[in-house]
This record gives sequence, structure tokens and C-alpha cells, in this order.
Amino acid sequence: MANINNVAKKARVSIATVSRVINNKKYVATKTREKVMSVIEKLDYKPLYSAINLATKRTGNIGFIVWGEHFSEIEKFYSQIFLGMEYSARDSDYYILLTTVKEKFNPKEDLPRFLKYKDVDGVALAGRVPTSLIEYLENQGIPFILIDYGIPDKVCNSVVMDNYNGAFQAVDQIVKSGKKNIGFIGGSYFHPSVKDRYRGYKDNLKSNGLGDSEYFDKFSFLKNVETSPEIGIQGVKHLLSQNIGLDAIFCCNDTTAMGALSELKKYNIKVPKEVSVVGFDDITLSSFCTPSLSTVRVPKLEIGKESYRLLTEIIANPDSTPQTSIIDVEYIQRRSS
Amino acid sequence: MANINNVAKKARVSIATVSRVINNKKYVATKTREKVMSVIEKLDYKPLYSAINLATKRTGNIGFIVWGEHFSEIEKFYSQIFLGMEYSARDSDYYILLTTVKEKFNPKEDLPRFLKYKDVDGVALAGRVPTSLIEYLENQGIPFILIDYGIPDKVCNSVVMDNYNGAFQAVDQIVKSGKKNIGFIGGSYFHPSVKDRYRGYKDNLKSNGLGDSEYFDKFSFLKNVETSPEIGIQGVKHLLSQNIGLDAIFCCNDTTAMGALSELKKYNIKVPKEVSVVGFDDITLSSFCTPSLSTVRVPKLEIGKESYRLLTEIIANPDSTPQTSIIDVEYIQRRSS
DNA sequence: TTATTATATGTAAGCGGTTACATAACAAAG
DNA sequence: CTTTGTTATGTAACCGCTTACATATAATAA
Repeated sequence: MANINNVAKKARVSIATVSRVINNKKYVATKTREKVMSVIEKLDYKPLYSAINLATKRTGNIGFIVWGEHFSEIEKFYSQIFLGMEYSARDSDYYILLTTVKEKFNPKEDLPRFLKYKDVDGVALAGRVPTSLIEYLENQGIPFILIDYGIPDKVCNSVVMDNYNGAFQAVDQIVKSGKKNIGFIGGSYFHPSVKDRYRGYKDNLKSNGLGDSEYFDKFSFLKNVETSPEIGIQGVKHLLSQNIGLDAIFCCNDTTAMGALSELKKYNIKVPKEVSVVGFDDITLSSFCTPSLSTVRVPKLEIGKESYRLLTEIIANPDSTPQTSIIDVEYIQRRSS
Repeated sequence: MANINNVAKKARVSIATVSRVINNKKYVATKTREKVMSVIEKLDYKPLYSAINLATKRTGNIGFIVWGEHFSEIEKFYSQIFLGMEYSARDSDYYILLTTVKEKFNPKEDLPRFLKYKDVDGVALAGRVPTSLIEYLENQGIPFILIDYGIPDKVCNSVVMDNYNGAFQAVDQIVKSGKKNIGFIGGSYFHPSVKDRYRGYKDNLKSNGLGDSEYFDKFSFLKNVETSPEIGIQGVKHLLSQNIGLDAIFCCNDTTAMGALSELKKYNIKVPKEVSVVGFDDITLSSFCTPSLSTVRVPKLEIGKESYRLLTEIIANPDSTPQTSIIDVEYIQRRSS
């Protein structure tokens, strides 16, 4: 394995010059540069990461932390976001280290190794993460961004999708299709995404002259637990038992909608004729289930790429004021509505 | 940030001694060791990875490569295996670097960065991967293992699940339930897992006196494309159109089975009464769909952990003869059979 | 012409660890 | 009391790179 000394010797220059060539620095004569390049090529020389990192005191790593339950969920939501970051990172100088944290998180014991050893230049936190973890990062001064999450009363660098408008548009489509009694099924309502989707749902109905607080009381099923098909099942059971002439359901996400669909089937209720169903996220399964699910597509890879951009920007410029990137979403019409 | 010099000075010893303490080496007096330990504690000293790596010439990284399409699939199969490796790695000295490769893989252009820069001590390849990639690793002498894959006529270190016996047992259960006309639906039959499952299916039927080559011709639907719900849909269509009194289907995996279930529903065929369906893998969705899917559970986390064990063993001992770890699977009875 | 500035290259000191080797201390053996 | 062997500790070179600084050369200005 060739090193910088071999290259320098063979090119008859000093290692400083080789270093300048590698890093595309000024003050290298064109001829010298070409000479060095050709030797690098010939020897198949690649600089050693650990040596660079030691010398520059950057780690070249970015941490990606996601709550274990989220990563194991049916939907590949966060895995796709991770992949989006990975796509960006591989074209640059970073590795992305993925790890999960537990719900019951204790910064003393459960700290990801790359944090304990300060072996990352920055961290991306995907989805809901323990508050104590965020506090730890702030105290340690490690740059971080939140993806698809937010903390009340705290401004952080973050990347989110346009939950409010996505929901607003989706509900608008439902209304336009002639439905009047539109339910909402949602889990983990403390989650800002779910909150914003609920807000979009309500605001649209209000603007269409359909909803008031009594309406929302009747037509909302909210549970403060992690979203799952189970929530959808419970939601359908509840809404139907109310006898309120339910003719459509907007679910806080596709996973929940899957449960709702299966439960409606049990009651032999025709979708979308009797009750139409719309989800949010556009997970892979949504186009495969029957009937295929109308939903709001969230561009996961794009979120990942934007996250990478933002995080590296913050790493390079740690004292900039916090920014929030909002990623556009798109309503997808399928068979369930 | 404290370094080894700070610790040495404060503990009134040399850095060599501190290094010995960190690495639990012999020849340190108990008193000295305690002293150094307490200083390390006090200064919250953590050794710097890049320095260790530079000095020891190991990278501390393990590469995890999976084909992009696989990682993006509905099923979280390989993500879970990755996670299993991650669980093991975080308790030791390795980071796992995940990356995907394209179908059309060109070693000159598409080489993962950690390979190009020789920045891993070993690599785990999950699922089907380009042959050219494997050849590259062999030529470069980079230790690697195959997970859930194998190459004809080549013995590699690998971790696989017991596909043959899993299929054998599953089909045995179907037969015991009284079914006689049992179809097989499978995609990508070049994949050794699918092959072995098909072999298990056939061998069981033979041993139960049910199948001969004519039977298998009639009851098999094999397509040489990546498995997907679509394959299941096509398979059901095909098998039903044959008018062969189909009363059960064994699918090469759950994803395929999902498609089969949805298609059977379209025909209003009762599952499991008229046709029972059994899958393989036990993806999360399998317990949520209706009817819930009988399947063969593959312990994904365990596969990941075993992969880690095997790979690190090979890294430590590169010239050992290739081994194959076979992970036990378990039949899970649910509603679809 | 000489002073000044921009460009080009080299020298050597780190970065924070590991480790071969030298040496010191001490106990057991002769 | 020396000799020998074991244990304990220190010294300094080295891993492969970056970079501040010194120096040399070429181009431009005075």
C-alpha cells in the first residue's frame, strides 16, 4: 500500500507538495501537479482516512440516530431517509454511522459509541428521540439537526415535510369528491408531524365550512401511542360505533390507514364508495394493498439529501442561526378515495 | 478534550503506561493502574479513534453492502440483519458502514468509498450482490462474508438460514392439515434461498407421497425476477387458470404471499378454507394482514449477530477455511392456513 | 537596476496514539 | 553478596497525513 512518502519520492517532490495536489490547493505548478497526479495514478495511491482525520482533527463521520422502534417498524420511512443521506455522503467526505437508541434512554449508559468517543462531526436525529439526548448534544456542543421532529418552545435546525399543507390538500380532495363526514385517525399526537396533519385537516374542513369543534370531537380518534395498524383498527371501530354517518377517513399516516382498511373490510364496508380512506407518507405497501391507498407522498430520499446538506452546512458554520427546511409533499390519488 | 499526555502527566506516569492501562496489558502495578484509571475518570478521557487506527493500522470499520433494490423493498429483511450486526458491533470496537450498490455494478466506478480507500477491515455482503464485487474483494484480499446468499461452485464464508428445513416443515404442516394440491410461487429462482425453499417443498411432498415431476410442473409458478407482491398476484392467476384443484400455496417469501392473498381475495376465494397460504421470512406485516399469514420465522437479528461473530473471526484469522453458519428457523402458525 | 510581490516548493513539527527496546526495581536462587 | 529472572516503567521512534514557516524563484513595479 503506497503512502504519501512513496509518491513524493517517485515524483521527486516533497510530501507537502503531494498533499497540496491531493487537496487541490493553490501554489502548485501545472507541470508539478500533473507529474504528481500521474504518480498517484501509477501507484494507485489513496490517502489514509485515519491519518487525515488525526491531522485535521475532524472525524469524517456523521451520526444518524433513530429510535429503535421506528427503525424496526413496518414502514421503511427512516431507512429511506438514511439512504438519502448516504447517497449524498458517498459523493463527499463523510461516512454515516447509523445507530438506534432505546425509548428509555439514559445518557450515562446508552450513549451511542460515536458520541461517547466524540467520533462524529455532527448528528442527524430522525423522528422522535429522547429529549435527554438532545440536551446532551447541546451541552457537548455537537452540531445536530432534527428530521421529521421538533421540540416545543425550542428552535433547532431541522428538516421537516410540509405536513400541514399536505393534510390540507388531501382533505380538500376528499371534500371535493363529495364526502361530508370525514374522520381523523391519529396516534402519538404529541408528535409535531401528527399535530400539523391534524391542524391541516381541521383548517381545511373549516375553510370548506364543514367542521366546528363539535364536529371535530365526534370525528376525531386520537391516541397517544405510537402509530400502528392497530390504531387504525381501533379508530374505525370507534368512529363506526358513534353512528355519525362516517363517509371518509383521513389517517395520520399510511400504517394507520392499513389498519383502517382491513377493519373496514371486516365490516364489509365498501372503500371508497361508502367510506373513502386517505393516508400520509406513501410507504411502498400503499400502492400494493387493495384497494390501493390514496395518500400524500413524502419524498424520503430528498429529505435525506436535504438533511445532509443542512447538517454539513451547520458543521462548517456552527454559529449560524437555526434553520428549518420544509420539504414539499404531493397528493397521490389512488383507489381508496 | 483530554489526551493521553494530559492523563500521563496528571497521573505522574509515562504515556506508555497509560496506554497499557487502556488496553488492559500486563506489567502494570495494581496501584499504578488504579491511579491511572482514576485520572482517566476524572478527566473524562477517551482515546481518539483515528489515532488508534493510525497507530495500529486497523480501521475499526466493517462494511455492510446490500443491493439498493433490496434495501428499499417493502420488507425490512436486510435492515434488520444490519441492525443485528450493529447491536454486536456497538459493544465492541467496530463501526458498521452501510452502503448500497446498484444492479449494474462496475468495480471501476461504483466501488463503495470504504472499499476504494481500503477503509474497512472486512465486509458483509447481504443478499444478492454483483459477482464482480465479490471478485474484487477476493483480489484485494479483503475478508468478507455472504449473508443469505451463495455462489455456485464457490465456497465462501457465509451465514444462511435453514431454508431447506424451514420449507420442508412448512409444507409438512400444510399436508397435515389435509391439503393435497399445494402450489409453489417463487421469484428469482437463481437465488440460493429460493432454490432451497423450493427443494424443501418438493422433497416434503415427495416424502409424503404427493409430488412427482408432473405435479411440480403443474403446481409451480417460477419467475426469474426479484420477488414482489406482483409475483404472488401473477402466481395465483396462473395457478387458478390451470384448473388443478389448487387448495394451498407455499410462497417463497412473505412479500410474495401478500400479493397472493390480495389476489385470492379478488376471486373471493376463502383463505384458508378453500386455499391456504403460507409464506417465509415473517416480516412485520405478516401478523397484521387479514388473514394473518402463517409463515416461517427467520430470526433476522440473530443472523446479524452471527454474521458479526463470523466476520470478526475471519478478520482476526484470515486464512481459516471457509465456514457456513446455518441459522435455525421456526414455523409460525397463523390464520392463513 | 533594485525593491516588492506573487508563486512555488521544501522543512519540520505536530496530531494522539502504539510498541520495540532500554532500564530500573525487586525477589528468588546460588 | 552476586547472579538471574520477572515485573514495572520510561524513552523515543513511528503510523501517514496537514500545515506553519522558511526559502527560492519568477514576475512586476519603482
